[in-house]
Amino acid sequence: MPPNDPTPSVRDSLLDEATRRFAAQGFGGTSLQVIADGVGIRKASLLYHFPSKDALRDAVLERLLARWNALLPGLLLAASEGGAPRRDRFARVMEALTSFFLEDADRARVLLREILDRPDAFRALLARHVRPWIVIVAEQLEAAKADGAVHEDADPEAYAVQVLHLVVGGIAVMDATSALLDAPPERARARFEVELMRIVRAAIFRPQERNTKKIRQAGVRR
Amino acid sequence: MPPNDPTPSVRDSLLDEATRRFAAQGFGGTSLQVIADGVGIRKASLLYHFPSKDALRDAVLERLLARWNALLPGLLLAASEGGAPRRDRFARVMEALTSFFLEDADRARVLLREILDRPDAFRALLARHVRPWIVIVAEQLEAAKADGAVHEDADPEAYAVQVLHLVVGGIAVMDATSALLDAPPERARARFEVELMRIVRAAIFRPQERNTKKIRQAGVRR
DNA sequence: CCTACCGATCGGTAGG
DNA sequence: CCTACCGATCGGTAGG
Repeated sequence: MPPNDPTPSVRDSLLDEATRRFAAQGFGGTSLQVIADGVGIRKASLLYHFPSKDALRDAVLERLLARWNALLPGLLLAASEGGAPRRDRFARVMEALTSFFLEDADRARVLLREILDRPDAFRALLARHVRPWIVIVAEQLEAAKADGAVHEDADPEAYAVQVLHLVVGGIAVMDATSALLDAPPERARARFEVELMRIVRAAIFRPQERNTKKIRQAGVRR
Repeated sequence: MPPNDPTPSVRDSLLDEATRRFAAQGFGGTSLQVIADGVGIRKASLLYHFPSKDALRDAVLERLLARWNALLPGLLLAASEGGAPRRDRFARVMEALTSFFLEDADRARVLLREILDRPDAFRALLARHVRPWIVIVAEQLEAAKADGAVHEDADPEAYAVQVLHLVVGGIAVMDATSALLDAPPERARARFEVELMRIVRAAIFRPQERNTKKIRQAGVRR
């Protein structure tokens, strides 16, 4: 799959359009007709590429998860890089996570809707694609309790799940919730991101001592 | 409206059933037929009580927000109770918030779906029913920075919005995400709740001093 | 709250 | 990838 194919296949266009529509109006609220119209083909032609509406949904999810999985090796490396301080490693994983969904908020919306629409079906998918990450992160945080970097009363596994939801769900509904802030949309969004990272960090790491090095003035600016 | 009417009106039954269906399959994924079937009347009869599907949705949301608003006076009182320590007041507000949605997770699901389905329409609603609360909480937290109870680099307004999402969204998808924890469902749910409260607290309040006047360890902030 | 009915649209098929 | 078409279901109306 060349990432920058100048002439995307009809199949890819259909997946793009379906993703947008499913994200915006949901699976039940989207008809095959509007997806076909959006790509400029007949509905019957859509059903040539995907034998049913369910098959189309599966393909949308499959592609989304494939892109997510493509990110994992790099993430795993960043997370377990022995040299870097724990906080930096953690920040790098968090940044990769957030940027994946900020890059295209429809990814977050499709996943969130899937959880709501088919919680049972999604459980299996979560167990396969997400659980391993929860375990790795939780182990690292649990180990970090020993040298006092992490709050002792934290439940690292539950914490990791909450953070995941905070990022994915937060980005999915960001357009609406950022209106709750007394600031223009652009600024609201920025404050949202900064505060998200602050919460995530403050909730797990204990305050750092200042004497050794005077680095770390908070905030992962990019 | 008597709260414990032994024979609920058809109208109420329709609202109950619609809420359940909208929460589970979404507005677009729910037909008037299944709602009518669920209550044991004809679809045409449903349309006698609610002139259109849109009107039914509006009524579902209206009732939900009315119940939410009924909670507010007590909440406001708990939040501004001058005598109690700030942390206790905060905890009381948080508990009222979470218990409202834990009492019936469909409330959280309907709201979350509404944000996804109609972000623009929901913005106005958020501004009216939720913004005032954000402002009050944010003001209290901002003031609390002065006596060192709250992290100075926190953005109280953005924090309050994130917490709101953490609670509402978290409860909406709890069934699916609790499967990510290595524990039986009941236990997973409990850990979820406990860790949620810990995160919310640790993210905003600075660690409490153990003996009254020992303020050294954090050093001079900023 | 019912029976009876409407046009429009739904997901999907036949056949090329 | 198209034209042509299907039965089923959609939200909604008429009239009682």
